[in-house]
Amino acid sequence: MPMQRPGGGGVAIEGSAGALSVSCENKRVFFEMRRFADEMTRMPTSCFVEQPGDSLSSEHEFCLEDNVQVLPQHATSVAKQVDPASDDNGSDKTPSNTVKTTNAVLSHPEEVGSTTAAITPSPRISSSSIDSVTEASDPGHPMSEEPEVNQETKTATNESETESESQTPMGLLLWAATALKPEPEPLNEDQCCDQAPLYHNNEFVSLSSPNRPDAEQATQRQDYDEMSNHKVYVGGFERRSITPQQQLSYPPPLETTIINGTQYFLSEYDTGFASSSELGSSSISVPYRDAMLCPSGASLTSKLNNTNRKGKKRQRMSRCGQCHTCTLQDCGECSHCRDMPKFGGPGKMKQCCSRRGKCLRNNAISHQMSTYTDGPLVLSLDGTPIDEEEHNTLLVPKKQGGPGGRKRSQANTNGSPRNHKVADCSPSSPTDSKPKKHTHNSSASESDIVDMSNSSPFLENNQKENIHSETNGRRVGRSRSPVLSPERKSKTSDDDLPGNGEEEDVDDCESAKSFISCKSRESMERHDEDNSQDENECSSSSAVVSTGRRRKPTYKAATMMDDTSKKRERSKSPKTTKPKPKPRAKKPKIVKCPVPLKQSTDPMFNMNDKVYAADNEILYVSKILAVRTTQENTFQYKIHYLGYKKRYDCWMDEYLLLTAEEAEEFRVIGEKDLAETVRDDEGGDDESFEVISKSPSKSRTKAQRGAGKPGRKPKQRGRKKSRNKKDSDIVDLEESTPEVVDSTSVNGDDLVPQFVRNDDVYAQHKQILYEAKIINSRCFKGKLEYRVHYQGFKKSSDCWLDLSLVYAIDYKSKRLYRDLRKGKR
DNA sequence: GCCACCGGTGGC
DNA sequence: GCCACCGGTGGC
Repeated sequence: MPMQRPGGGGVAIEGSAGALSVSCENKRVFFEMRRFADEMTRMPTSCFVEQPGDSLSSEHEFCLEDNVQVLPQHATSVAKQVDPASDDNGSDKTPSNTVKTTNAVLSHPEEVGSTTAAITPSPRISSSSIDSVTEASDPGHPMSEEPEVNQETKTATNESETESESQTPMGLLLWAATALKPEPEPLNEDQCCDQAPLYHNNEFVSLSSPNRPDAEQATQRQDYDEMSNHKVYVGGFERRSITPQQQLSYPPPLETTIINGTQYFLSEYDTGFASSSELGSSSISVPYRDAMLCPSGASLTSKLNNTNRKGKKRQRMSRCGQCHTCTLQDCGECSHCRDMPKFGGPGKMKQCCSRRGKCLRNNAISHQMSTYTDGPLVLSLDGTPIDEEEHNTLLVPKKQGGPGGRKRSQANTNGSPRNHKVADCSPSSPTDSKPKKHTHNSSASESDIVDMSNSSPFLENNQKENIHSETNGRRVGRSRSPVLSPERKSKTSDDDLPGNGEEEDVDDCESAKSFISCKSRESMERHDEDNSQDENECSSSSAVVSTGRRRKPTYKAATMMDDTSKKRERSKSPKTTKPKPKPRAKKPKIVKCPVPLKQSTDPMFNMNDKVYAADNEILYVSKILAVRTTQENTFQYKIHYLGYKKRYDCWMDEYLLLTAEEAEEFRVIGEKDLAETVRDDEGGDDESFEVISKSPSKSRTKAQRGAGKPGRKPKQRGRKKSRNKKDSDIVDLEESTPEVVDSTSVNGDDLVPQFVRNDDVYAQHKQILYEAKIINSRCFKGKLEYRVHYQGFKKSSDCWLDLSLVYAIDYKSKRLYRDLRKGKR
């Protein structure tokens, strides 16, 4: 197992990493720094001491000695620039960039006479113990922009503390404790740079500072006190200017390192003073290699440090038991449930129900920890109001009386009002019949993903235009056939239609077209409106827009509102058109609590739910990956377009997501509506929606698949006289309009013209598609047929083909064309 | 990248 | 000790 070099770039978060090393009497202490996405916050994730004479590549390469103690008053010198990346055996890939000199102070335990140790940031660099403190930083790191400490004047000065502090870009605070030793006495003021120690063992101080307005509140976040009897608390901080709001959102000290049974907690401070510290004598001189003995299959560093490969501590989070997902019952049908012993499974997988997914609160915390933005925390409680106190103690489940860890599954006989939808859409659909397979891959609906793979949700322009063509701002759309497949017809029962039975979501929308338009318009307007209100606000869902793959909505004003729209108006959330949401807003908001204090609604969808994501009037089958809330108490969902690559994943507002029922309703009504429109010859301003289903063959008739080119609508409708009525209702194109084959008059709904003369199509012949051209059409025995000319073949090969054998050339048929010729199908 | 599986944790 | 299941790994 290769050893991970302290200070290496392996812990890089968001593409950057840093390292800081402190040399102390021939021993160098490495602090592995993790940089958060905001490029401002950095947190040490590991601390190692290099033994004198040890080779960096030896097994004793990095160990942490208990003798190393660092106290400010013993600090000596500072800041010899050392670039870890260029060290011997430097496996570190951290770019060796600007190396900032840093003031720090260290001392030996003998000098301190206790088990405490601290490396503190202090401008009072004295000279004896510390040799150098080095930081390797990225060029773009904010630290690089801070006032330089004159390298020539690294000698510590006890002068103006404030001045020096302001020049101290980086400091460290090391805290150690073991239960084998009594609680250490806090360092006195002399030991702590003339400042009384404020923090003690087991105290979470990452956000606190006596000179911070929010110090008291922040210090409430104390916990993780029960990690073990062997405790070492290591913290580090950067000196920089941050706002109280930023401080509030700083991460708790979740980073830990365990070496030889001693657990190190790492946190970040923004303090300019030292703190009490302790270093247990029983700690630490264990080479990494010993970690190989760890029984788990986790990585070496993971097992040794209880961290993952990125240096992040494995902080197991238990279910809150209160959020929406936690209150759901096991479906008993998903693969995870079937594996559970209580459902008769072998218990190998040991996973929670797929339908329930992860705890929303834990997700929120994880999300916050990973990104650490100034934006809202991701908290979603199942209708449980989150008061400020609870929020502040959110990360402190035990001590602060928080909800605590995992609760046993709570019965939820009532279930969510949307449970039925969840059940319908969940991967654990009863249709899933494949054992030992994840249901979201095996359910019947999910199996349609394959079809989805034929297209991208973000088509190329020409392809996009094949679907939707816009003329003068009016969306013409592909002509649709009123023909519904039997199953679709069955779903087109009156009960499903607006005004006939269930009208809850389409009361004010007379059609699916208008319905979805309402949704879309509303959402788009929200986007626009929100953009104008605050472009710097939370921008996650804006990924939809910000990806640049979506066209700007052209809607000007909403004209209709339905119940759903009203209901979802609460989902109003800020948007931004920025391509990528910046993890940290430039303008910190003056809000005390960035978390919505009350969550008025439940999330509409659960993890892994199948939803239909509206994108530019096209619905895509998607899966919910994560849920979060916005500052406006609305939910946003990270969705994955099924069948598409992950890079298309994005956050979307709730109102942009439709349930299967809604999508089906839209589709059915939309088709019907459009068909009627076509028959009425008033379809000029149609806004047809296309539901990109995973099973187009089921949801769309072949006539629809073979729909004519978009943007070319029949110019003339109505009954056409057939020149040769005797001869089987042939509709001669010459007799019809010059461009349009019109056979609707012949057989009604089933004969909506799809192609016009000279249309390029694919014509199927013996399981092979050929490029062909429409030359005529007819209604033969009640079926619409086209006479096609195979491109490159003699006229003698021209033939009449059923509509089902004629395909409009689009991305789907192209794929089919290619696949058939390759024998893939 | 998905998924089956596993070690281990934390609550009860 | 049991149970639920988190966090992670490795195979495919």
